Amino acid sequence: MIGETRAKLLASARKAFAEKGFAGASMDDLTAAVGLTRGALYHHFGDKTGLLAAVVEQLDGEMAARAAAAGADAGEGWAALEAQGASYIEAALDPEIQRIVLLDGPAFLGDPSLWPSQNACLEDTRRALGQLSQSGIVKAVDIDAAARLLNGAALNAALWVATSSDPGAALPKALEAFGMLARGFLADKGE
Amino acid sequence: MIGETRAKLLASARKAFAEKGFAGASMDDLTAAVGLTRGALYHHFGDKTGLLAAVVEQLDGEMAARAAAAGADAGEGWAALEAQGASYIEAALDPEIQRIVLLDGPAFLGDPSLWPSQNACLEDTRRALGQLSQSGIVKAVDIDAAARLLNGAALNAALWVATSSDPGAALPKALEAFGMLARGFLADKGE
DNA sequence: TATTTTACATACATGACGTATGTCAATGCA
DNA sequence: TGCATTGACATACGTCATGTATGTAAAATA
Repeated sequence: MIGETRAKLLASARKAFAEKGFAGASMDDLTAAVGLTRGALYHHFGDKTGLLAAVVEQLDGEMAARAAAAGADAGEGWAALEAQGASYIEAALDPEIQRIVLLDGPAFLGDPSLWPSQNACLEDTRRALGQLSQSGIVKAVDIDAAARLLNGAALNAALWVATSSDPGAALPKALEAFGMLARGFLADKGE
Repeated sequence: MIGETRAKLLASARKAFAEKGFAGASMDDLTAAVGLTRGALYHHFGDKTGLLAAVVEQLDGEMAARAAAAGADAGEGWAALEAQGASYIEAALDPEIQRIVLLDGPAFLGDPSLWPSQNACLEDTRRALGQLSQSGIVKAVDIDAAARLLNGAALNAALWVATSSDPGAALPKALEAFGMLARGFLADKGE
């Protein structure tokens, strides 16, 4: 199958980056783990950051798909936006996502809004907010800014939960606080 | 004066980390820039991440001091919290802060809440929120979670402003959006 | 069939980090 | 005063990781 080598490298890199971090992962090791050498890696991804970008894009896509599904389950309007945020928080509890997308990604690829993958999660939040704004459900506010802040809050919620001593207890608290914050954008109080 | 070498290394590292990032900065280069060698660096800071931790602590302290001053200027209560957040956003526009504290810090030192410096900014937000909660100005919510989300939103606001094509125009939008979000914690709508 | 491109492997050059060791001055102590 | 110890660095070395240059076999193409 075409792309098999690429897929193997991607999977191995994903694992290595998650376990040792981007800086700590050796290209020799992660290629050898799937029976290849760095030659294959440079051929397919150009350099080490190119590999990171590909891994990030994959993870980002998975997160966005999950969030979209959660949003659809929640129906229309405001509930969908909150469900999407909650899904984002829960996804970010995955150590792979955390280390690769939330920590190493911004440090080595720069600000997420500038990623080639465009950060699908951010884009979805922006879209959802834009629709709610047009229907007057959320106040007049710069949509780009609002989406960015919401996502930032969600990301930090996840990091907080993950590093807390009792993540199981922390998660509902984080979700509650996130909901309150988000409702700051509501045009009228929807309690 | 005692600590002069340490101060020189700290200043040089701060500059090098800001310009080339933590991973890209060479210890040989940044020590040579102030007429020293890596020997001095290892003697004072243990290893490269120890140096980063020291630089982060310095920057974090400066941010916290600025935010505290801004909060004091704004008086008491809710206004002080918003002023503190705004000050945090503006400070984070500094490329040094952005690269070292917001991007490389979390990637190489781990989650900010676990830093030895304790992240003074986060601690101040927590304290301010705690007082507002006791006086009934903010709703009942987990204070740790709320502080974390607020700070995360502020951080992302700053990153968004910094990477926007027109930061001058973006800053007021970010501040407005941040204010709305924060007011989600208000017990009654304070418009 | 000849040629070009793809898909890797291999070898090499460069540079970075950490550690082990050496030096010299300051300080404590007898 | 003389000696031992510690602090504050510099120097040399080993290891390892990245990137590049080169080689090669298979596949596609003409």
